[in-house]
Amino acid sequence: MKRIADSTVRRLSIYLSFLEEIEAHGVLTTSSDDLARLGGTTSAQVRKDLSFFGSFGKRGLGYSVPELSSALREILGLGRQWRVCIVGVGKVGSALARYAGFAERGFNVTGLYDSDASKVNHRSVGVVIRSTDDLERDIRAGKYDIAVITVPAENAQAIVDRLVKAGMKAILSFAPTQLTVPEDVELRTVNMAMELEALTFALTNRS
Amino acid sequence: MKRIADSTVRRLSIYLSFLEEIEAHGVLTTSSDDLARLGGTTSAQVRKDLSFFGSFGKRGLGYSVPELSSALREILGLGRQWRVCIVGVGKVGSALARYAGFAERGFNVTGLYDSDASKVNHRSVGVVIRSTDDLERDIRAGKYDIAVITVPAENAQAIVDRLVKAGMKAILSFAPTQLTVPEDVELRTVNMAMELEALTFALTNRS
DNA sequence: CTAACTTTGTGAAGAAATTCACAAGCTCCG
DNA sequence: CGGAGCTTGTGAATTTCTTCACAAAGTTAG
Repeated sequence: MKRIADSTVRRLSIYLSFLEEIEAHGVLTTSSDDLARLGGTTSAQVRKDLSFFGSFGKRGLGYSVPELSSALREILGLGRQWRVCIVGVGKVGSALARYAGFAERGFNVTGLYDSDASKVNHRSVGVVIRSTDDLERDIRAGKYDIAVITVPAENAQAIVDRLVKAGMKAILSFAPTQLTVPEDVELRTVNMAMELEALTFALTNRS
Repeated sequence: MKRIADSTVRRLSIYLSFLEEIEAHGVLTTSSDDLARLGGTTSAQVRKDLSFFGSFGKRGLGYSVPELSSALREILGLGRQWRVCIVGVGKVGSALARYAGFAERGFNVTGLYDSDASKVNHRSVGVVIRSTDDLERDIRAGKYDIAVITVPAENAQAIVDRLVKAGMKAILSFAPTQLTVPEDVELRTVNMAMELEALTFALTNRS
C-alpha cells in the first residue's frame, strides 16, 4: 500500500470527529464540501484523502454519515480496544488517567508506572501504580499496545529506550524534548513549548 | 518576506532546544550535521531552514552555539516576555498554570478565568481566578498577548469567538475539537485524541 | 424516458517542500 | 604562503502534497 502522509491521517481524524458530531444529531448524509468547510480544507482534498482507502460515496448524493464514520473508525484503527499504560503519574499523567474521553474511544488505561516509591502501590482512578522497575517485564508479557509517557524531559529518552528495548511499538510522549526511536517504532510527541513558539513566531513575524 | 512553512518553524524550535541543551554543557560550536542528526532531519534541511532568516554559520567551521541560539530565540519571538491568560481552570488549566517551564521561556500567566462561580475569586498559583464575564473587558484593555483555552470541547468555539471578537490574535487550544478563526488570528490546537489516532493508524496499517 | 442538476473519484497540472550537489569561504598545518 | 580539508549557503533537481477540472454516475423533476 502506498505510504499515507501524516497530514492525511490528521485530516481523517478531523473528518471523523465531525461525522460523529453530526451523526449524533441525526444527520444521515453529507458531502465532501461539508467536510471541507468544517475541516478547513477543500472538497478535492477530502475526496483525495478518502480515495487512498476506497470509494465511500455515491455520486450525485454524497456520503452516508454512518457508513463513512464507521469506515474511518476502521481505517484509523478505532474498531478495537487498545491497552494503554501511562509512565509517570505526576500532574499530567494523573490528569490523563482520569480523562474520560480516553475510554470512550477504546483506550483503556490498564497500567500506571512511577519511579517514586511513595506513589507505588497506591491507586489512581482504580489502577494500582507500579514501580517503573516492572515496566520491562510487563511489556514483554504483552500487556500493552501503547505507552504514554509523562515523565520529566531529562528522563524521557532513558524511559523511551527501555520501552523500545522491551518491545513497545507505539509511544505518545508529553515530555518537552525531542526523542529518538528506531524506524519500526511509532512515536508522537505533544510539545506545548513548540506550539507556543509557533504562536510567538507568528506574532513576531506576521503582524 | 517569503511565507515560512509551519514545518520550518517546528524544526527551528527543535534546533533551539538542542542548542540550549548543548550550550548548558559548554559546547561552543556545532554543525548543520549535528543539528540534523539530533533533530531527525538532514543537514541540507537545517541549512535551508536557517537560510530563510540569514547567514549564521562560518564555512569550514559551523555555527557558534551562543550566537545561533540567540538568533533563533529572536526569530521565534522569545526575546521578550509574553502575557498569557488561561481560560478554564480545570485539571489541565491548573496544571498548565503551575508549569514552571512556562515562565522560564518568557510566558507569564497573568490571568486565569473560569465560568464556575465557585472557583472565581479563589487563587491558583498566586493568581486570582476571574469570571469569564470579565474576559472581553480585560482583552480589550490589552492585558494579554496569548490566550490558552482549556475548556470542554462543547464550549470551546463559543469562547474562541468571544476572544477573537475582543481582539485576541493568538490562541492555543487544548480542547479536543476543530476550531475556526479568522485569517488574521493564529490558532494552534493540542489534540491528544488526534495523536493517539495517528498511533493506532500506524499500528493498524503499517505492521 | 429524458434532460437538468449534483457530487464523486481521479488523472493531470501546479505548488510546495525536501534533497542534491557543488562553488565559495574559512581554518589549519607544514 | 599555499594547498588540503571542512562546512556553509544555495540554485537546481526531485519528490511530495494540493488543487484543478472533468468524465462518470447517480438523483430529481417533468
